[in-house]
Amino acid sequence: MNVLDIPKAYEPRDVEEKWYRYWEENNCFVPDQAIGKQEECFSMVIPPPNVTGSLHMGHALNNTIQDILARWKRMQGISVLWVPGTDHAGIATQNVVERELKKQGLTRGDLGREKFIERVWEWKKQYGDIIINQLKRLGSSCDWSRIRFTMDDGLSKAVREVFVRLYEEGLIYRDNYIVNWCPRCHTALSDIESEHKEMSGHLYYLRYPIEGEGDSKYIVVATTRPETMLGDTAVAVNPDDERYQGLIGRYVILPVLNRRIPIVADSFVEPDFGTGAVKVTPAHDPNDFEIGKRHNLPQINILNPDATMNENAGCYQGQDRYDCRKHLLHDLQEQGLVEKIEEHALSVGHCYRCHTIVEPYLSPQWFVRVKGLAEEAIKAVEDGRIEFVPRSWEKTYFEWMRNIKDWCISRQIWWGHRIPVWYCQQCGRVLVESKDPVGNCPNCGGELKQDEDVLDTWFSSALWPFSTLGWPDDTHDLKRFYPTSVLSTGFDIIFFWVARMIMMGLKFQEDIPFHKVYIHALIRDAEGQKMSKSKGNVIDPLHVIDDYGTDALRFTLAIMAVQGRDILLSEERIEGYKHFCNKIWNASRFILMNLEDYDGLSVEGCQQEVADEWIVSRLNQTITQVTQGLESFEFAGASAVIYHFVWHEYCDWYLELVKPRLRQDGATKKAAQYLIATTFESILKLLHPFMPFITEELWQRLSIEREETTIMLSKWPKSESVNQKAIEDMELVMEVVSAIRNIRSMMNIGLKTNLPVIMVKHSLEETADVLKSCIEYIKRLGNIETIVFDPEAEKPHASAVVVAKGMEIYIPLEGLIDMEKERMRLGKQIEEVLQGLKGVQAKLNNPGFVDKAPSEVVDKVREQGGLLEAKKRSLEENLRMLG
RNA sequence: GGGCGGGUAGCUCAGCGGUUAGAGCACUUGCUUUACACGCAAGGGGUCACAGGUUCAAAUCCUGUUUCGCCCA
Repeated sequence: MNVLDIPKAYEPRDVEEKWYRYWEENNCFVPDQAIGKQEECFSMVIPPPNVTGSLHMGHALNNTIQDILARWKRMQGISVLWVPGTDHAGIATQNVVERELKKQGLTRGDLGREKFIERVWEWKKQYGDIIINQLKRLGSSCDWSRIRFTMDDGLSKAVREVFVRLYEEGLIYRDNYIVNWCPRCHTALSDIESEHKEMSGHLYYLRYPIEGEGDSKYIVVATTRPETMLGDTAVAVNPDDERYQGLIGRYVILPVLNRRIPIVADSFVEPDFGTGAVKVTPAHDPNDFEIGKRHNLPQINILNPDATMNENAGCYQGQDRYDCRKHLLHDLQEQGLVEKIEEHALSVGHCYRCHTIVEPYLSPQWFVRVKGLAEEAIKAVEDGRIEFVPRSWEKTYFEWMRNIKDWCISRQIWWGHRIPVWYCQQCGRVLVESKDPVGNCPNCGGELKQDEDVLDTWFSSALWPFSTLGWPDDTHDLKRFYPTSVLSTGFDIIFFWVARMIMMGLKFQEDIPFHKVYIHALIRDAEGQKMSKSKGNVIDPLHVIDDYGTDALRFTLAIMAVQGRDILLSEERIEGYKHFCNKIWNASRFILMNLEDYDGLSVEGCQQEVADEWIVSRLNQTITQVTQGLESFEFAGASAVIYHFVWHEYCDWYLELVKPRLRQDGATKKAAQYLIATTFESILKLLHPFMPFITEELWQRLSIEREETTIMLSKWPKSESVNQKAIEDMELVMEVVSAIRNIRSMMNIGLKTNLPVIMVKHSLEETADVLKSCIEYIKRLGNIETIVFDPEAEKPHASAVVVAKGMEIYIPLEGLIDMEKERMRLGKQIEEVLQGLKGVQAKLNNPGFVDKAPSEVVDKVREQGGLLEAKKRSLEENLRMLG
């Protein structure tokens, strides 16, 4: 392909598709593909997205981060395994399929369990890959040959194995307990699946007549959920509350139902809340449940699974919980049993899947006894075997783990891993088996029936780091890649997922599941709002990819991925980094144009100029900084460093400086070609983890000697020597050139206008030598014909002056100069120098500074002071000469 | 009520003990300079929320205040 056929702007679409296909077809994502591979391993498991999901910005960020790590490690010659997969997402998926059915006027009940599950599988087959393809568009270098699904056979086997073993060790048990019940999903939820939201409600003061006192005497209880009174089995007061001393042990008559219930004393009751007397509803409140147990109170369930009132609710049977509340209050008011109603703020649990208000509900459920598991998991983080990045999340983790309660793992839905427990219908024997029992009860020959419930989705997710590697089979992958190296995820699932993986990993592998947990930031919109479909403020990563390209999106996410702060994403920012892609594209276009007659061979020991030494040194520094940044998960720092180097040093200065040599012939040209080719290749490699597509495309076009066939598997650049002198020299040159350009700009002398001569009056031969060695650079970038060096030079009249490092550079501008502007310019510079000098003098006049600060710091300040002083004198002298 | 994080240029954010505090976008001026107008060059813009303190030295560390956000109860 002719270089001139290269489009003037980067067009991501075709490039992305082409190279992703190439990588997949050539198995580049599979471990051990690199030339000269090492034994060292780096492994990650993807946080499995829900099969119901489509890619959102959180996924885009998290997978960009993981892919940066994977690609970077792979280029270091390490064996990288990144295991992908999806999560069956029990409740969420069931809800989606139920919604589909509803469109056809059907419910899951109409289909029956078996047919319904078939429908979900069909749905999964049809839509479950959407997000996988979206991950591919993002460039994710997962090993797709190892893709897993939480409900596939292997993982289901792992789930059963874990359940059975935990049960046999007494760590899983079944109990009748108050759980969070979602009346819409018809299932129990674990504590963390109930999200508390502050709501404004009411506190109702109800009068319960005291038995044997007629209608005149009553005890007043306060409640936020008056309808639960139908399930009351006691009234409780604090044993030390003097107001109620005479009533403890007596009875009240529960209004409406006329049930006789006792007044009990329990120290849990806070005398300050409401009236100091509370109603006790053991079947519908976790605290009341405990009180009920202590006082042997009956538990009366008044709700159906859909939160309508059941047969225990008397005349309210069949009403919805809130209708019942309304009617009941009306009836109580008519009987004069409502003392007062106050405004009251309360925190109410909502289902994390459908946002319906959950109801505390007494039901038989399966639980994991987690205290002991949690203790081990705490230790693993305390002793540093697992490290959170940023560290501050460890505190959150400890806080939760130390107050952990047993984990309710049974769900009354159909989509999920069925609980591997069978009950004999005849003798009641309970069988807990990793394989479905064949035939009838081994005890009495009675019919066996499997538990109806399925497991919490997070139960299978907790096993993800080892179940995906083949456990419970003793696989090669498990030996080689467990524990995994890094887990990257959002802080919102530290409890749901991270903590549980740690517990299960330690329990079943006797080892941590990962060494490091990288907690990434939350993405919000430009106004700081959480992105949500209902707010309509989502930025769809796929639209962004269509509009700006994957690499621009990835680079934006990387450069904004700072620890400890949310990401406020705006499209303008992404557009800015699309321009960066374009800049790289065009730099490459220039380089390729100039490499057309290059044989691709190395030119060892070629003649190097200051600019070459400088750019190579700066490249080496950049390599070090990027590598260190990635090692410490500082994606923002690493990407910012490359951005600045590529654009503002390599393109702005180096490519401009190298141009004249590329127009020459012979060895000079060849040396220049070799340098731009090799430096640019290193740049592409440094950029590759962040921008995989454009870098592959350009790397492939670059004709250079190498054995690898893809940049993905090429070697990560190594930092070599840094020539500090070259860096300092070039800094001086750049300063002088910028100053000359500044004068041109001020005097409206365009760069096209050639300046015949400038004169350098220098006091130091060394400084002059630097400029002499770079004389062509200054002539070219300043468009100057001749530069004269003369220690005795006198300033020609009508000239502007540049003062730098003990030199005065005179620019004769006869007929071009505006004296007034020159005066202003010098005045402004003097002001700047004075400002700097003020700071320096303040330090040097401070005896404490000179005595106590490290001597190199003091020396540096002294040196700087000297330079500023000299500069000030020169500038003032020149200003005076202008008259 | 308890805990955590933030407040730096018009906007979005870096920097987190030692040169005159940086970037992107936006703004001003001048440029069709054979890589790039998705560009080049030059420039304007900041009492680093406030008040104390530690230190030779504070945007950076500590304390308090204020304000915004998140998590837990």
